[in-house]
Parts: sequence; structure tokens; C-alpha cells
Amino acid sequence: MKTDPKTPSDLSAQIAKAIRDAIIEGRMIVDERLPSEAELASEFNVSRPTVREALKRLAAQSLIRTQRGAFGGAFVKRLSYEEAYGQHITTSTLLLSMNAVRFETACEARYALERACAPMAARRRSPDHLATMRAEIHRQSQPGLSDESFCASDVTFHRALVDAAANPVLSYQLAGAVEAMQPLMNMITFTERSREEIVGLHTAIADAIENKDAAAAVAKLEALAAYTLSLGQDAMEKRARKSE
Amino acid sequence: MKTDPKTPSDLSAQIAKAIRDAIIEGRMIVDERLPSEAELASEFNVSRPTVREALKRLAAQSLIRTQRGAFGGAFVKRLSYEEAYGQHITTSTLLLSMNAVRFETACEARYALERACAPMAARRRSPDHLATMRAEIHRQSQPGLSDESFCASDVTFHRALVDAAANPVLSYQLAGAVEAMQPLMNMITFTERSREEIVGLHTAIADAIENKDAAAAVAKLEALAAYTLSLGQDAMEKRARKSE
DNA sequence: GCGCGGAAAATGTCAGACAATTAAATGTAA
DNA sequence: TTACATTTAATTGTCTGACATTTTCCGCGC
Repeated sequence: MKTDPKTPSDLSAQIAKAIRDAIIEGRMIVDERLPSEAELASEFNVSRPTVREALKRLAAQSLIRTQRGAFGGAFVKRLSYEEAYGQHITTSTLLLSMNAVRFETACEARYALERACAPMAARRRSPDHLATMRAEIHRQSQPGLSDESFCASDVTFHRALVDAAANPVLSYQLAGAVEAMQPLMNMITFTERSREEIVGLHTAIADAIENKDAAAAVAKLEALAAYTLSLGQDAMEKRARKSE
Repeated sequence: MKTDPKTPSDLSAQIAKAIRDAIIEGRMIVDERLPSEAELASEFNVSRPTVREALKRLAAQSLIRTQRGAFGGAFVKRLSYEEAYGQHITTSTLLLSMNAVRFETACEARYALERACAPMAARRRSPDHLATMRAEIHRQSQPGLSDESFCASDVTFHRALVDAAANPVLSYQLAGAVEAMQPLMNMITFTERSREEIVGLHTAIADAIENKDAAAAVAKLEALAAYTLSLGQDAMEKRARKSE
């Protein structure tokens, strides 16, 4: 009989879980110092290297930070938005690339979520976000831009759109959806014609957001979703034919 | 001068980053075996414990799995939806609890995203998802249910709603938003009156989804969002007064 | 009062050893 | 020949002990 998956045979995993639970359940607060490695070792009846492996696991999840020197040690870390973004994006990207997620599925999810932001973005957009969107549109119009740079600019544009909703939790949740699409988008070859189309839609979206016209923004996002989908399907088809 | 943040002074962090990048960039594919700990140690010119710390970091992110015994070792792991869910939920929950996110902000984000799912859920809902929603509604109507159980059932109901959209990427993205709200919701005391109201809205949502009436589903979700917001604000106010 | 240097405490790293586990190879008997 | 038991080798898991490095604190001399 296999033991409960909640109690892995790895000592370092067990210890990491115990500490992680303490942090999640609020038994340890931000900036609180954990016992030293030696103390933890004797507390859990294991050796110091084992404790260290557990601490490294927690550090990998940004749950703790460590500080060397006297009165150093491991401290519960305040999870910053920035780090949470990074972790979320990494996980999302890997999830998509390792599970053969269809372009359609990822595209549908991304634009559905983005459309949810549009009305709020229209209400609250700041000059800053508008400026970023306009700047990226301009970049996308430059001839000679590589497909990869075009995609990167596309991501920046859409993140500005999301950030314009002025809800950091929303931005965090959307970051994964938008960024993780990039590898899939990178498979597309953007012709001059398709760039023109996309830039046109981006401009329409920026205009709608500037005019606080939520309905128009949503409509244009829908059009962009449909167009992106068709581009992606073309690209996937070509890849399939080529690999035959 | 501090060194580039991309090259931390921690050897184990550096090594973890090198391997992580190889996986993310596709230089190592799923189920590929990493060199043994001893080989990695000599490759990176560090000791085995240091390599092990690096591997534990990767294991914490579900990037690798390890297997003991002959022909065992560390293997690139296919990131499953289940694990990605778990990581996303953990990160989201901590982000909210550690950054004093306002109830309004989290609530707004959650319901905005859920509304985005509603039309797709209405189109694609399966009998299974409908049954789950109905079952949770029934549970929520039971008298004597604790506030915590009520919240847990609420989460299950909403996850069924999201899953009904039949887009696993969307489900993954939403999992964080829905689950991370639970600790905040748990601060609310649900009176008999408010439970009645919520159950009524849940029923209306389930009905709308069953009838494939996207507009009605969105409208009812909006009403639920507004009501939840008012409940939350009341609860926050009470807490504030109490702590004075 | 102020700077300076050493002591102390903690993490970071290393080396070597042994235990535990597992798959493959080998041997053995029906 | 095949099926089964045994050995063996490779690899991770864990421990012990040591030293290096970093950082703070405290006392000392000026």
C-alpha cells in the first residue's frame, strides 16, 4: 500500500510542507524569523543538509528569504506582485507547452479574460497606460520588425490594456494568460497584411479605451480574437503539412 | 556594486536557474533524464549537496521528479493541470493575504473573470457540471451549515461554473481567482437572510446556464458580485470598528 | 563620542561515508 | 526454453563533521 500522498517519504519534502502550512495558515507572519537550520534540524530530528533542502524548496516558491551572518537566518517573505507574476507566467508557459494545448483553447481563454478587463480599463485608464499602448502600436507599424519583436510588442500592448483596469489582482491573473500565449504566437509568421490588420485593431482598441467606450473595446477585442485565431490555425495547418 | 539579479550569489540558485532555463526553452524535453547528481556536481564544479539543493528547488516547482535506484535519477516532469492548479492557488492565496489586498479589489477581479466564463459555460455546460452546481446549491440550503462549509461549497459551485466552460486553460487561470477569495470570504458571517439571497442567485445562475441563456447568467453573476461586495464591506467595517 | 577590530552566530559549501531502493543481469530449477 | 529467485550495480536519500563567508554586535582604544 502506498502511503498518503500528503506524507511523502522524502524528509525534506515533509519538513517543507510543515513549514509551508504554517506560513499559509498564518501561524507565521511576514518577516518572522524561522529557527536556525541547526535548531530546525534538532526539532525535526534530521540533519542540517536535510533541513537545508527543505528551506531551498520554500525559497524556490518565494515563501522565505535567507540572510547570512549573525542574526541572519530564514525569514517569511512577503510575496511581491512581481515575484507572483514571474511564478505564474513560468507555470502557465510550461503548462501550455508541456500539455500540447491547442492554439484555439489558449486563444479563447486569453481573449475571454481580456474582454473581461476591457470595461474596467475603459473606465479607469490613465494617460500612462494609453501612452504605452500607443507607443507599442507605433513600434508594431515599423517595417523590418522581426516576428519575435512584433509578438513581444503585442504582449506589452495587451499587458498595458490589462493594467489599465487598475486592479493588480486582475493584472496578476491575466499575466499568465497573456504571456503564456507568446510561444504559441511566435509560431506565426506575420505578413505585412496581417500586421496591418492587427495594428488597425489595436488602434481601434486604444481609441475605444481612450473614449471610455467599453462596448467598442469589447467588440474590437472580439474581432482581434477571431483574427488571431484564424492566423494561428493557418500556422498550425502549415506546420502539420510540413511535418508530414 | 551588486551583481546582476539574474546571477545570484547562491550556487544552488544558479544551478537551478541553468537547468530551469534549459527546460523552459525546450532544450530538455519531458521525461528526459538529467545527469546524475554526481555528474552534475562535477559538471558545475560544486559538491553533491549543492546540486541536491538545486534539484530540490526544481522539484518544488514541479519541474522535475526524482526516482531512486539503478537507472533512477531526476527526470523532466510533465506539469499536470492538477499541480499547476495547486501552485497557482497557493501563490494567489499568499499574494492576497500578504499584501493586504482589499476585499473590493479581489472581489472585482474574481467576478469579472467569472463573468467572462459564463457565456462559454452556457454554450457548453454538461449534465455533470449542472449536477454539481445543483448539489452545492442544495448543500448551501441546509440549515446548520457552518460559515466555513458554506464558503467551501460556494467555491465548489463556482468552480463547477468555470469548468462548465470546458476550457482547461480558463479553468486553470480562474482557479487562483476563485480559491484565493475563500479566506476573505471566510471573514464574513452569513446570516440566514444572506444565505437565502445567495442561494437564490446561485439557483438563477444554474437555471440560466441550463437554459443556455448567457445574458441572464452574466446578469445574475453581476448581482451576486454586488451582493458579495456589500456583505464583504459590512464585514470589513465591523472588523475595523471592533479593532478600534 | 567615534571608529576599529575581533568575537559570535548564522548561512554557504565541501568531502566522505553509509543506507535504501530499484532495475538489470545473472544464475538456477522445472 | 522459460519462469523465478538472487546478486549486483547505479543512484538517490541521509548523516557527520568540517571549514569558508558574511554580518552584526560589543568592547576597546583614541
